[in-house]
Order: sequence, then C-alpha cells, then structure tokens
Amino acid sequence: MPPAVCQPKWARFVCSVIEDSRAIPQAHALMILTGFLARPNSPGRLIAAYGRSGNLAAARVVFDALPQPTISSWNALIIAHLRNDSPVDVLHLYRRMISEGGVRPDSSTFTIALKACTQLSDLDAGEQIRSHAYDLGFQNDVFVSSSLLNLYAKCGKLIEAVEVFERMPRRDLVSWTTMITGFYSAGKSIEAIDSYRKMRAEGVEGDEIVMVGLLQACAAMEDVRTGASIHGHMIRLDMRMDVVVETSLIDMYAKSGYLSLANVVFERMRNKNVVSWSSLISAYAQNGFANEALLMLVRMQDFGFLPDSVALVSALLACSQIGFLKLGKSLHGFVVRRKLKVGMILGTAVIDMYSKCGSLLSARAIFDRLSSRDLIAWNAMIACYGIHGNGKQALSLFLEMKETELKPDDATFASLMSAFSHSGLVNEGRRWFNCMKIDFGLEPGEKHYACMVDLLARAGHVEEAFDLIQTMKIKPGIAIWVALLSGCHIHKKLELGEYVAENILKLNPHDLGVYSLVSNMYASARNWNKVQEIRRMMKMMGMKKTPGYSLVELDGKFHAFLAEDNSHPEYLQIMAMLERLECEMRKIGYIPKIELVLHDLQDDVKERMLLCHSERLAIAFGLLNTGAGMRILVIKNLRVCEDCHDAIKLISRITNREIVVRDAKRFHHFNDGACSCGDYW
DNA sequence: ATAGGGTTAG
Repeated sequence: MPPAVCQPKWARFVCSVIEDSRAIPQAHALMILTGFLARPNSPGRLIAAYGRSGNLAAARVVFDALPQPTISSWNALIIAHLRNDSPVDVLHLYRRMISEGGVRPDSSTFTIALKACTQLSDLDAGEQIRSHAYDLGFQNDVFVSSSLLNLYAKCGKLIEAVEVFERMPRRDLVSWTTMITGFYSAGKSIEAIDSYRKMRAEGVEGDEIVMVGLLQACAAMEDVRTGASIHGHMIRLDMRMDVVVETSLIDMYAKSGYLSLANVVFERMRNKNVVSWSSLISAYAQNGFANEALLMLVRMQDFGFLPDSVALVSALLACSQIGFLKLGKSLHGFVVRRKLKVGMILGTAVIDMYSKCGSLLSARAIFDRLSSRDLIAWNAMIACYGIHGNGKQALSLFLEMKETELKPDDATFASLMSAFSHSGLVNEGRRWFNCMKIDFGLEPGEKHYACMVDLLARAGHVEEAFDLIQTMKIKPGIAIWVALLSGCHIHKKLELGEYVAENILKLNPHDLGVYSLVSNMYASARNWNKVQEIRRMMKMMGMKKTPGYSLVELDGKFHAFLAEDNSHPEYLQIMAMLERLECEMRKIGYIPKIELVLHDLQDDVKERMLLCHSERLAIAFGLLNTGAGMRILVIKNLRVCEDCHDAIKLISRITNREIVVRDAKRFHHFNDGACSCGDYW
C-alpha cells in the first residue's frame, strides 16, 4: 500500500491516463501495484475504460478477479457489452447478476438491460426486467420509465408506451423525446408533432435531438412546411447542428421532393459522414435522379468515404431505374469483395437490380442464396416474374411462400395479379382474386381491380370485367376504366366502349395517352363527331404529351432518344439503318399501322413518324455500336406501341439479335421474330 | 462510477 498522502496523486494520474486507450493496461498494472484497485469505485472505472476502448476480454478479466463485485463493477461490465453491440451478453450478465445475488441492481442496471431488450426487440425479456424493477421500487424512476417507454414504442406496443408515459410522475425532455419518436416509429406522425406542442405547453424546452424526431415525422408526412419551420426555429435559437440533425434535414427535404434544399443543407455541412452521403444518394435515387445518385456515389469515395450498404442499396436502385446492368453488376461484385453481409435489404436491392436490368435468372439465383427472406424479398421476387410476364413462375413462387409462416399482404397480391394480367392467366387470376378476400382477409384495392379488369377484358370477358367494376366498394379510378376500355377496343365492344369512354372523360384525365385511347375507341365506332370533339378538347386544354424517351447504355454512358429526335450525333447513320431495316421488314410482311398515328397527316408522313419512335432510334443505335450477337437493352418510359412491337420482332429476326425492351409496364424479350409476351401486353 | 431520447436503404 502506498502512503496515504500519495493517494490523491495516484488517483489523478490513473484517471488522466485511463482516458487514453493505449495506457489502460499500464494504469491497470499501477492500480494493482498501489492497491488503488481495492477502492470501491476503481474496478468500475477500469472496466468502463476497457469497455470504451472495445477491449471486452480485458474488462472481463478485471471483473472476474473481483472477489465481491459491487454494483458499479457489474454496471460497468454490462455497459461495456452494450457499447460493443452485444445486447445478448447484456441480458446474460444481467441474469447472472440477479441469480448470483449479493448486489442490488440500481436504476442504471435496469436502464441498460431494457435498452438491450429494445435493441433485440425482445418484449418478453423486457417484461421480466420491468417486473423486477417495479418489485424493487423503481416504478417512478425517470430513467427506467423512459427506457421502458422506448422498448414498448419500438416494439409497436404504442398503447403500453402511452400508459407508461402518462403514469410518469415527472416528464423531462428525454421522456418527451422518447414518446415523440415512439409515435413517429409507430407511423403516427401527427401525434408526434402534437406531443411536441404539448411538451412546449408544459414549459419543456426542446433540443436538437427532439428536433430529429420531429423532422422524421415531417419527412414521413412529406410536410415540408412544418419541416422548414422546424429548420427555421433551430436557426433562430442557434441550436447546435450536428451531423445527425443535418442528415435528418436532408432526408426531410428530399422526401418532400425539395431536392435542391436537401442539396443546400448537404453542401453547407461542416462534417459529413457515411450516413450523410448515403442519405443524399438515396434522396437522388428516390426522386428518380439516377445519374446524380451515381455521381454522388463516386464523389463520396473521392472524399475518402467507402460506401456502406445503405449507399449501395440506393445506388442499386438508381441502376434499376435506368437499366444500368454493368454498374449494377460491379456494385454487386463490390458487395461480395468487401464481404458486406448480404442481408435482406441489400439482397432485395440486388434482386431488383438484376430483374429490372433484364437478368431474371441472376435475380432468382440471388434470391435462392439469401439466408433469410422476409415478405418484401418474396414480394420483390414475385414482382420480378410479373414484369417479365412469367405468371406461372410467379404463382409457383407464391405457393412456395404460402408454406412459410409469412403472411401475404396487398403488395404480394398486387405483384401476383399483375403477373397474371401480363401473362393472360385468366382462371388463375379469378381464383386468387377471390382467395385474396376470402382466405386472406385482404380487401382488393385499386391496383388489384385494375389488374383483374385488364386481365378479363383483354381475354374477351369484357362484360365480366364490367360487372366486376360494378361490385367495387371504392370508386373506380381512371386506370380501371382505361383497362376496360382497351378491352372494349380490342374486342370491338363498341357500345360498352362508348359508355366507358364517356365515364373516362367525366373524370378529366390529364394524360394525353388516355385521350388518344378514347379517340381510337370512337374512331372504331365511327363516331367522328366525338373524335373531332376530343381533338378539340386536347387542343383547348393545351395538354402536352408526356414525352416518350428510350435509353440505351454504351460503354457506361447513356444515350437518350426522343421520338423523331435528330439531335444525336449519329442521327444520319441511325436513320439509314432504320430505313434499311424497314425495307427488309416489308419483304417479310411488315405493314406500318398508320392508324395508330392520330394526327391529320399524309400516310407516308405517318409511316415516317412510326419509323422514328424513340425505341427504334435507340435500337438502331445499339445495333450500330455493338458487335454481332450482343444483346441490346432499351429502357422506355412509356409503353411500346403495337407497331413498334411488330417491328422489333422482325428486327430481332433480321439482325439475329436478342433485343430486350423494358417499357412502363413490363419487359419484352424479342428473339428470332417473337416476343416473350406472345403479343400479350 | 454508470445510465434513458437521434440520421440513411429493399
């Protein structure tokens, strides 16, 4: 034992050195030599220091050497495990402490144990801890209560959470914040904002952490007004803006569609981390700016940040949107090389990327390799088969899923029904549409009805489709009537068609495509007055057609084509190619469907317009710039017209190429004069 | 001595 006079010195020395993780072992040795370790709180300090430095093993050695660990040592050891992401061990140690007896757990013991339960979403363990804490008289402890409140809220037990909150004798900023984020994570954003108002009414001042919760709630509601006013409030009060707050601001602006504001916040950040970069990438990807998202992925690496799985998921989403298979593949490779765990979210993103880039088989291979699959993963894979027009596979996957303990939801059925509608599987469609309601208790929504009407009407069961619409509890929207109308058009049900057309016009559609469908209907019925009227309506309303465009990738660069687009540098070669092809096509029976062109023009001008549809320009460009036998992938934002569909089939045969076109609804794999959709689109 | 509330993704 050192002389008593030395102790304060030792204490100061040990305490200062213990903050430096490299010096902990030396401090440890000194503490043993000097007997300092025998002081009541010293082992706790040492264990905590080892815990902070991530050296759990050493923390345990110190603890195990204690003849009679005090509560501070127990707590320090438990906290060390919580800090090092071992919530399972936290509960383990907690139970060991209880069963070994000798110490009385205190408020922080319960607090930590409850936090571990929250991380594990283990409500049962939480209940045990709660009852133990209450037995020992901690029911009014703010720390225990807010930890319990958090556990309930994060596990979706909102009623219990509110109960705990209301029983608290004293509510401080932390308990309010817990309640607010609890409401947010239970999907009750309005209640979250309301709670904040109540908190202020009780005179509690907010800090930057509670603002994060509020911003998340605003983001969920896409309420930029409230979000921006919170932002302003923070600036006025000169609150500390740390990375987390700023990232929440970026997310709030992005989710509300204000990308430029999100970008301003991002550019002004003094400290950026991987999360802030990821949130910006996600902002761009979610708003359809694939190019910007991918640029940011590159830029973050220039700034020394390695993309984490969140950034990769967003980048994969961007690849899906534009059909960037090459980059998607190399991102997948990056994931494998970095040995990132391909969890469900990343796995589903990879599946979605392969599928939307036309590689259905790769998508399935990844799906089969996932170690666990949740509902979203299954839904995504079923949707893959759907957009590729493979209804039978979609169904068999659905049946496989039914055998798991997962419960199909409305998204599952939306994917399944759309798969049926893309494959013309009428009987299966009828059967599972009814099953959805009867066996699964799911009320079909707009999407499900639209698929069913489309399926029935196009298969010729127009009246049945019409009857189905009559039984709907919700008011049928434009999509449903349009599905019925195209069925009427195909099957020449002119009388019903005119009635449906009237219904559609009453709903004031804003899409010019809908008007041309209606106009075509009237033209088939030889109702020229109506055709004229619609033409006048279209002019009067000054409606612009959504410009159709097609994308094709070459050497990592994307080339975009509009219809009749002469701006591309290779325009002349492209046109020459298309004319050459048309000549060949006519020899094997191609007749341009000039009736699809609505304008009052000479026939040869109409033919020319068809020839210059964006997908054909993109395909010709692809043919010109890729070697024989290479597959061509074209992404189109609108649907492929009937004439292009015919034409591309012939082009695939003449050029002996596999041509894949992804349009607004689905994939068309053209090969040797045929299309995978079998003209069913 | 230690402890409760916060950011991004399919």
